[in-house]
Order: sequence, then structure tokens, then C-alpha cells
Amino acid sequence: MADAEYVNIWMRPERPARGPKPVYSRAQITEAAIRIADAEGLEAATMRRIAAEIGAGAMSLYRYVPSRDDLVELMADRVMGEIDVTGMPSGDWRADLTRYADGLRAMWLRHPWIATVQRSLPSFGPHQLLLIERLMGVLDAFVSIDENLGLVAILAGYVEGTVREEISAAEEVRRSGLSEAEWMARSSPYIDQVVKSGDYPIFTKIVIEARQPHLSRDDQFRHGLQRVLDCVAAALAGA
Amino acid sequence: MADAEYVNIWMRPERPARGPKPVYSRAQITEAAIRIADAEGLEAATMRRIAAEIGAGAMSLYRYVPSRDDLVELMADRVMGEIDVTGMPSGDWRADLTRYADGLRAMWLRHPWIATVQRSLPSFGPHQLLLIERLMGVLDAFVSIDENLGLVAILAGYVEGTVREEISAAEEVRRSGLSEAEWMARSSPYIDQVVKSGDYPIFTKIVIEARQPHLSRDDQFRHGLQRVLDCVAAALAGA
DNA sequence: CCTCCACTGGGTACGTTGTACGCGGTTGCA
DNA sequence: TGCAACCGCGTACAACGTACCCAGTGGAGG
Repeated sequence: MADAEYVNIWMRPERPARGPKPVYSRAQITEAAIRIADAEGLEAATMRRIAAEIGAGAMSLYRYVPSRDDLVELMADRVMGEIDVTGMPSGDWRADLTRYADGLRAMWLRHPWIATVQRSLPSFGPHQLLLIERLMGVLDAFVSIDENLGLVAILAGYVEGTVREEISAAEEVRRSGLSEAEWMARSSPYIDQVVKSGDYPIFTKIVIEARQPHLSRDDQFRHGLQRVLDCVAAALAGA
Repeated sequence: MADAEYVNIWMRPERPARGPKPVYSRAQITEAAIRIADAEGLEAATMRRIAAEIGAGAMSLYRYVPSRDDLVELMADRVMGEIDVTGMPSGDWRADLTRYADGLRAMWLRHPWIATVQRSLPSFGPHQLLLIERLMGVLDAFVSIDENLGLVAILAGYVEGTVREEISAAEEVRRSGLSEAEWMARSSPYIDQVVKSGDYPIFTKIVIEARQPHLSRDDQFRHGLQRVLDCVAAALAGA
């Protein structure tokens, strides 16, 4: 029981004191893994593949990262850092929350594999800590911590829910390996069958709506976001 | 190009015409897989393990299910069916949405592995179709399809977001294989270190809040849900 | 009635995964 | 000048999903 076994990645120092200079780095490995996951999905980012990407042997990665799960944690925190929250809170909470929501959505669209990570524990990496600090700071002056957590949950839930939907079709196409046209041709028979059965009138309305040109994704998102922010405003006024 | 290769599980018939009576069934296999996943996590529900659970050989499962991914789809749709939406819409939209939210949350708590599924495509199994039909029916008379989808996204996003948080700690404990007390002892040093650094005052407030006894999870959930429903009410009034 | 073959359960085997272990070389401190 | 701590990485292994093949089985056509 002398030396602690680290439970948490963030407590494990990257570099020890003595010995030869490491050739690679956690950041470099994480970057390579993200690059692969962006292009071919998280399941393509295997240890061997990542190692090959940076020109290392497979087992070399384990000098930098305790396990693949931990590496995924590093990846997740790394992309969290892409969300720009500098200067928050600015005093204009509506602008701040809008900027956060846009940034979160853009990040998810850049890194769709994030949807499949969402592991149980939040893990509180440095980027995520900063994000929490700034984001929760936006409403901190107006409401209690409990209330704040609830409102942020609604906001984040909305963004993640809608962006998941945006991602889904594209990811399914990529997974199947088919072209988009082929995939559409393959999957529509089932939808058609459901629609033709006549048992699902509302679902049918959704399908029809989805198949004709409508508002751009961005506009749809913005519209729903305004609803959520109105909800926040109501909560602030009530408090 | 004569016979179609099915893209979708739901288009593939379970039983062919001739030959000996199958000993097992899709439902039985799905049930066993859910049982294992509930107790030991989705990653424990391997094909061999599931087969052993029902007393079959590993490869026998493939007579019923084309692949493990498809089986997971079956599992997901099966647990969707646990959400009781009979008699919706009842005319009282607030009661309906509350019942749905409670049911969804309870289902997630029973089957925490659902958080790690959330695959890209919704897949539209029979239970999910029914759920969509009933749930979207609740607000169908009051708002447009677009508006309805947006409001439901907010609701579902809130439920999934908060329940994910509820699940996370428990799942992490299970994954680590440690007892809860051991796990707390292992992970708190990191949190303490973050708090003691003094760089994260708001995060510190969250930790303090979380560590003292507070409202029950249920009450917290209900409270936030009321906020979301108020938001829906505002949208209905504005339309 | 027999014959046929589409079906059954399941054993064996292969490719791929994460990663434990150990090697020989390199570096900073005593 | 050692020596212990570190490096990159080759080998090896267990567990995974699943392709392939087999011997049996039972309903349909004669």
C-alpha cells in the first residue's frame, strides 16, 4: 500500500524525472487519435493504428497512456478545449450561453465520435474544468448552484440531443461504407413500409416534413435555442 | 441483384418457413442479453456469454440475429417498450409529458448501458415507433411538426442529460470493480486537489453542494422537469 | 410411404483487438 | 564509473466477433 495506484489520468504525471528523452508525447498521441477518429470513427482509432500514424511501435504508446480508455478520456478533454469560453461571463448571459451552445454544437459536428464516448463519469479534465467554471459563472450571480446546474443541464441537453440527430444519418452512412445515394436507397424501403402501413400518422408527418426542403439546420438550431433561453429567462425572473 | 440484402433488422423475418423448429427465439436472446447488460454492463454481454446464459452454443445466436450490433438494436428497442405511453394523448399534455419523462428516466436507471448505446441512427424499431407516435401526439394538436420536434428534443435532452449524471458515478464504481467506499477514497484526492488549487471557485461550490445532503434525486429531477414544462407552456402560449 | 433439402444447433478456426512482459539500449545522478 | 530509472518496441496471449462447415431434422412433393 506504499505507492498510490492512480485512478485518474489527470493525477498521473506525463514525464518522470530521469531516463532518456521521450520521443513522443501525450499531446501528439491524442492529436493523432483524434485525427483518425474524425476521419474514420472512434473504432478505427486502435492502439496499433494510432502508433502507426505517428511512426511508433504499438506498445510505445503505453509509456504515455495507461490504457486506451484513458486515451479516449484525453481525447474528449482535448476537444472540450476547442469550445471558446474566454471572457465569460461577459455580463450578457444570453450572448454567453448562445456562444457556448454554438461552440458546443460546432465541436460535436467536427468530432462526431464524441457522441459514442459520453462515458459515464465526466472525469473533470483541465479543459472541462475550465469550461464548467466559465459556463456556470454566467448564471452564478443570479441563481443558486442547484438552479444553475438544472438550467445548464437543460441547455446542454438540448444541444446534445439535437446535434446527435444531425450526426446520426451521416455517421450511419460512413459506418455502412456505402455512398449516400446507395444508403438512402437501402434504408428507405423500411421507412416506406412503415409509412404505408398507415398505423403511424404522426411519424408519417415527420417523414414528409423531413423529406422536403426546410429551414437550414443552423436556423432550426438557433430557433430551438431561443426557446431554451426564454426558459432560462423565465427562471431568472421567477427567482 | 436479385434478392435484397437487408439493411435493417426490422425488415428481416425472424422465422423462415421450412425446417426443424428453432429451439430459441429473438426475444429470448434479447432478454438474456439485457439481463447480463443490466448486471455487468453492455461489454459483458458478449455473444458467447449470452449463448451460455440460455444454454446454447455461441454460433447458434447467428441463426436468429445477423450481428451483435443488430442485437444491441433489438435490446434498445425492447427497453423502449418499457416506457408506458398507453392512453396518450390523454388531453392533459402536462400529465402526459410528465409520465413520459418519469418513464424514460426510470427505464434508463434500470438499464444504464443504454447511455453507451445511443448509436447514431435511431433505427425506428416497433417500440420506438409507437413511442414517437404517442409522444408526438401529445402536442400535435397545438403546434407544428417542427415546433413539436423541437420541444420534444428539449424534454428528452433534459431527461437524458440529468439521468446520465445520475448513472455516471454508479457505473464508474461498477467498472472499476472496487467497492463504493474504496472508489470514493481513490477518486476524491483528485477532486480535493482541484478544489485546493483555488483556481476553480465555482466548481468548488458545486463540490461542496454535492457533498452535503440535499434534495433527493427524484425531487431534483421533478423540479427541473417543471422548468422544462413551463418552457413548453410558454411555447404553446406564444403559438 | 419415401425422398429431398431447407433448415437446425454448434464445433472449429481466423483475424483483430487491448495489453502484460521482457529485452537491449540510453540517460542522469551518486 | 557505475547503476537505477527510463526509453522504444517485439513477442505473446486471452478474448472478441464471426465465417465456414458439419451432421442431424422434419415438413413438402411425389
